[in-house]
Amino acid sequence: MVAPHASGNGTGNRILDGLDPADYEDFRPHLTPRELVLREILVERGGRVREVFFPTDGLISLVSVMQDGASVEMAAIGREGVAFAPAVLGAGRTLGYEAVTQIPGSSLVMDAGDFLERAGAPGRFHDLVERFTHALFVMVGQNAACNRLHSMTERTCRWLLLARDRMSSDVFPLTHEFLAQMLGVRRASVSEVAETLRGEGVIRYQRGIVTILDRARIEQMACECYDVTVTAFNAAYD
Amino acid sequence: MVAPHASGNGTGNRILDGLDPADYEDFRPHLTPRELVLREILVERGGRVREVFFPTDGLISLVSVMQDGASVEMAAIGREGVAFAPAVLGAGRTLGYEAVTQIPGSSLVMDAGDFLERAGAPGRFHDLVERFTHALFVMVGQNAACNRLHSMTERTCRWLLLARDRMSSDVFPLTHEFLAQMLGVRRASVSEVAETLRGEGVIRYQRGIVTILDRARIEQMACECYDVTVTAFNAAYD
DNA sequence: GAGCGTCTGTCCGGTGCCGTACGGAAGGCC
DNA sequence: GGCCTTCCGTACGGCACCGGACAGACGCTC
Repeated sequence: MVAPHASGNGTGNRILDGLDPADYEDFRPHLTPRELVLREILVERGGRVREVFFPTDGLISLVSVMQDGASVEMAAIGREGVAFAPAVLGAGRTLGYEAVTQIPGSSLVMDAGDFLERAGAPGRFHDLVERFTHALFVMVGQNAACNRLHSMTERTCRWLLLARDRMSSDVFPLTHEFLAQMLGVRRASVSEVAETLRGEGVIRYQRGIVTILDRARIEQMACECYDVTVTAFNAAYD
Repeated sequence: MVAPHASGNGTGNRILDGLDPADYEDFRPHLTPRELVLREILVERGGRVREVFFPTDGLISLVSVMQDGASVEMAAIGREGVAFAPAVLGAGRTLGYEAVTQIPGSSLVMDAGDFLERAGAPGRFHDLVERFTHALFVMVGQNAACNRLHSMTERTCRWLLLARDRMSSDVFPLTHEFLAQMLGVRRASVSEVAETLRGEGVIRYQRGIVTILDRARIEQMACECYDVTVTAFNAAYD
């Protein structure tokens, strides 16, 4: 489970709240609140990245998309991090993946140039961004292995837990179709697993809305990849 | 295909050769040549990273390892990059993955502290490292999707091409067992696919040594993930 | 050149997920 | 209240890959 984050600067985003209040004053004028609208594509595949997002609620998915439209989630970013940091520091484009709002919420947005200026200079912010980036790297790598080695049920549980950890509620919007695109499987496969989970009483489903009923059981049913990912993010902010 | 790299400082590593000769003078005393010995574990899973590696030949694999010993390759790093950059800039540990020499060769090694000092400061080196890191990120993400969506034959071909691109020869050591661990499949599955490829005359096999015979055909048989990865690395150094 | 460890070829039953498809239910809209 | 879109439950044949196993082949060592 993601440890509760310090409420340092009261933004709700773990990176921004990790800054010294004095330093944060320099950031504030460059941060604009923006709603994360469900299933909005923030940057299309290969698109130029003009802004970075510090979620304070909700989830942003990075999704690898193939030419035939098939897709698989690489990683998801919530209030513990920042979306598009490696892209802005790198080629300035997403290259092979798109970013989409997975769970609606809100975020603070910063111009890519302003971000580059601050993340490129030595200091606390630079360190926080680099630490988060490595955790994200671990998450994507674990995901790669998980996709190869673990069953749909295990991966579904892992996904639900990671989503839940970043939300403020046990209830959030999620269609089978969307989850299928994240897991890289058929919609029908998700329906089958979801039905099993519902039968066991660990989740409830209602037309695009999922409710986590028994978090502990879901942890038992998830693969070890969940723990690895959580550990990575905790290590990033120790 | 990875474009031939500038021979700037004559090291054979694309990042180091991308530095201004004047800047490189500062690096030279901190770089120590080191052989990459076949299947040597450079850093174990979760281990502290004390050095970064700039390969000039050979390949370093980052491998996600599960508790039961099952493993899948996250990414491979050759002379186009540097191994452990995100880890050193981040938590200082690998967290969930190990690094192993996949193809023997040589590299230039730099102390993690010396690297941190130089990569943390604004400048050409910082930019090169960040650009490479993003390409690596794209590679891992593409791998995650590939593992879910594509057949063993496609993935085997992709792997062979990426290995070949970083080698100076069409012939290199590779056992079925090792490739199975990289692809996250059974050794027997690799043998079956390898047999098919041999039958088509595109590779030759001889007790742990593979020879690429028909590169063009292998490209046709590989999935699009190969192209995405190559594009990502080229974009990093444009 | 005999012996041994490593590497490879092959086989067989099993299964998890695929591709496809169809019907029904829930809820928004007018 | 009726319609229409979206979402979900289920079914069925098919196949890629699995787990496990065994034997043969190569090449190094002594």
